[in-house]
Formats: sequence, structure tokens, C-alpha cells
Amino acid sequence: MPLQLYDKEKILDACFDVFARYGYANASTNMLADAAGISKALIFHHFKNKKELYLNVLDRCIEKGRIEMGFDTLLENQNFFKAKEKFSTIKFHYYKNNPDLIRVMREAFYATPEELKTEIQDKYGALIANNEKEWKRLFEKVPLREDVDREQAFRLVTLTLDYFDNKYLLELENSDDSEEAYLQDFLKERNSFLSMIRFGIEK
Amino acid sequence: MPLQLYDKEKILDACFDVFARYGYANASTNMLADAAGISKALIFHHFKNKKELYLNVLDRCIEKGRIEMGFDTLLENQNFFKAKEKFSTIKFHYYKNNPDLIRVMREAFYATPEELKTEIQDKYGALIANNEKEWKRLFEKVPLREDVDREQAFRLVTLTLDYFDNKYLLELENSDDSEEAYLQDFLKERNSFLSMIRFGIEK
DNA sequence: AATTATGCTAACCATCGGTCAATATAATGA
DNA sequence: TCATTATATTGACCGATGGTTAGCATAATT
Repeated sequence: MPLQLYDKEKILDACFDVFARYGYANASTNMLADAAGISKALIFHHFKNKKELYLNVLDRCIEKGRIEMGFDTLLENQNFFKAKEKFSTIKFHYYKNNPDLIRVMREAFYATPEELKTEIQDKYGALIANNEKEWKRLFEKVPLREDVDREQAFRLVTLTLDYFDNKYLLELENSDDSEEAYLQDFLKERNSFLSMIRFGIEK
Repeated sequence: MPLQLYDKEKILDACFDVFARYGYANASTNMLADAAGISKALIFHHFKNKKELYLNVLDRCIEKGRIEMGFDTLLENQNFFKAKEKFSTIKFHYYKNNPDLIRVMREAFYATPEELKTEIQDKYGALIANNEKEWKRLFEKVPLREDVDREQAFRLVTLTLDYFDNKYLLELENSDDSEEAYLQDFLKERNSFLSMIRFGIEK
């Protein structure tokens, strides 16, 4: 068994697969080491603990996703609801080719393991806040009823859309017919959900 | 150190405190045994594993809460929104005197530990579904716009209200001024949130 | 060629949920 | 009353977990 000179990138690649398949909690350090073809001790030589290793994996996911999904050009859109819909569509399509990446990011941000909550908040809180600011900037142009608080309205809309996106992404994961038709269904239900908020549910 | 004859109730009382304070995952079986003043092996003599112990604790919480909060009389109310508001208010007040019970129930149903998800779904799925049916029955009487799907509207309303209730309950936990004024603030913000959904946000 | 820094691992550690074998107490029936 | 059966109780142990240590092997620097 020859010694190998590893750089962190190779380890991170292997661990990414394991975290995506088993989730943070169920990816044991022994599994991670085996997947990377190195000893467990070497994992802890390169990363101070499992959390830091995970956060490094997550970092690459975010960067890769940001570039490949065109996150930055997305916000150049002028219409809040159009931009949100485009974002959902992009995520949906991207998921078909990179399910692992979306899986990792969903676990990290929408089903955050208890033990990682403070770390993720500390590390990505500013990024999330900044992202939210951009969305809020777009939301400014949405005309609201006089009696509606803009901050509250923004929270309601994003809460609902996030919930809906993740629900469908989860269902897609457990279903086979990952067809274009599925996306159309998704968008249709999503938009009727959205228009409830925009125009009210009551007669 | 004399031997003692324990019945399960005494163990459950002690474990309830520990689960409330530390949460399911961070309440180790050693801690639980110490808190109950018995050996760890005895814990596993009375309960087949940590999950079953927890579910027994949870069972008592649900029963106690159901009785003391008057869950059953609540649904006799005829107006969906009034009933929901009353429910929030009751929970809020009850929390002041029994924060531990609310804490345990919130973790179990609104921040379910990954490892308990299937167990809780299996054990309480029917109860939750039945409860939802009762709420839906009340919701039937809410007049909706013709283009709005009732099922979707119900999901939107409950999603939002649950989110809001838990958010405030969490904030209350981390704040000192648990005054009546806080409840008024809560209800005010809650109702304006709700009226966004009822009447729409857009001009 | 000697020294320093890094790559790398086997063996170990405490803690975790959980088991086992043994003993002490209580309940039962003759 | 006394033997038998059932239950209460424990310390010592188990495999797996995340993580550490000590030491050797390789590479880089002087």
C-alpha cells in the first residue's frame, strides 16, 4: 500500500459524495476516510473536526452552484416574482444533473442538523443576509396595499416560496417521472399558491 | 445505597426534565439514568431503547397538555380564525407556567430530530391527521374567492400560523419580558400577517 | 547531507446507545 | 413456612462514534 500525497481537494471530492448520499449525521468519519482512501487520522490532520470538513465541502457546493446556476445574473432581473420563478426553474433543472449538490445544500440550509446550526449561522449568516437584501431590493418595486407592512409581506412570500420549492424538490427526489411535465405541474401549483398571497384568499 | 422499587412514572418524571432541558439528542442515557437516580441498565430494563423512553415521555406531555389546555373544547368554536387565535393565546399563556412541556412538544413536532421522524409519524400520524381534519372542518366555513383552491388555502394558512406561533414562542424563550404586553404584540403582528393572506398583499 | 516541515498511520481515548450475567428483592403457591 | 417464580437492580462489558497521540515516512529547505 503505497503512500500518497493528498491535497485537500481530493478528500473533499470523496466526502462530498458521502455527505450527499448519507447526510451529515450518518456519514461517519470512518466512512469518509474509507471513501477518500486514507486513514481517519489523516482526515483530522487536514481538518480540525468533522464540522470543519463538512463546512469545507459545503463551501465548494455553494461556489459551484453559484457559478453554474448563474446566481448573480439572476438578480439583474427587474421583477421580483419573475426572478423568483426563474430561480425555482433553474434550481429544478439543475437538480436533474446535479442532485447531489442540491441535496447537500438543502440539508445545510433547509434541514440544518441541530449540531451545525450555530456554525452555519456564523459562517453564512452574512451571506444569507446579503442575499436577502438583494431580494428585498427587488421586492421594493412590488406595489402593496396601503395597510400591508412591506417587511412582513416579504417574509410571508419568501417563507411560502421556500417551503414550496423544497417540498417539490423532495418529492422529485422520491419519484421517477422527472419529466418536464413535472416542472409544469410544479409551476402551476406554485403560482396559484403565490396568487393566493398576492390577491388574498377570502371573498 | 439502598435498593428502591421504581415504577416507570418516577423515571418518566425525571427524564421529562432532562429531555426538556437538553433536547432528545443531547440527553444521554447516562444523564437520564443519573437524573432518575438509577443505573443505566435499569432504564433499558423498563424501556427497550432511548426512543421508546422518549415516546413515553412525549405521550404524557400530549395527554397533560390536551387536558390542561382544553384542547377538546377549543374545536367547539365555530369560527376558524377565532379558534386559531384562541389556540395561540392558550399556548402562549400555558407556556409561562409550563415551559418545559411546550419545549418538549415543540421539539417533537416542529423540530423533529431526524432519527425520530419515522417513529413520531408512525405513532402520531393518525392523531395529527385527525386533528387536521377537525381544523379543516372549521375552515370549510371560511368564504373563499372562486379561483382559490380550498385545500391549498388551508395549507397556506396553517403553514403560516404554525411558523408564526413557533417563532414567537422561541423568542419568548430567549427574552425576559414575558409580560402581557408581549402577547399583545404577538397577536397584533400575527393578525396583520393573517390578514395579508386573507385579503392579499397587492394593490 | 542535515534539518525542518509535512504526509500519513496504528493504536489509543472517552462517550455514545445498548447488552449480559449475576444478584437482590418481592410475589406466589404448596 | 418455604421453595419457586417473577421482577428490580446493577457493574462490567460491547461495538461504533468523533477525536487524539506518538511516531515514522516522505518531501522541501538550507
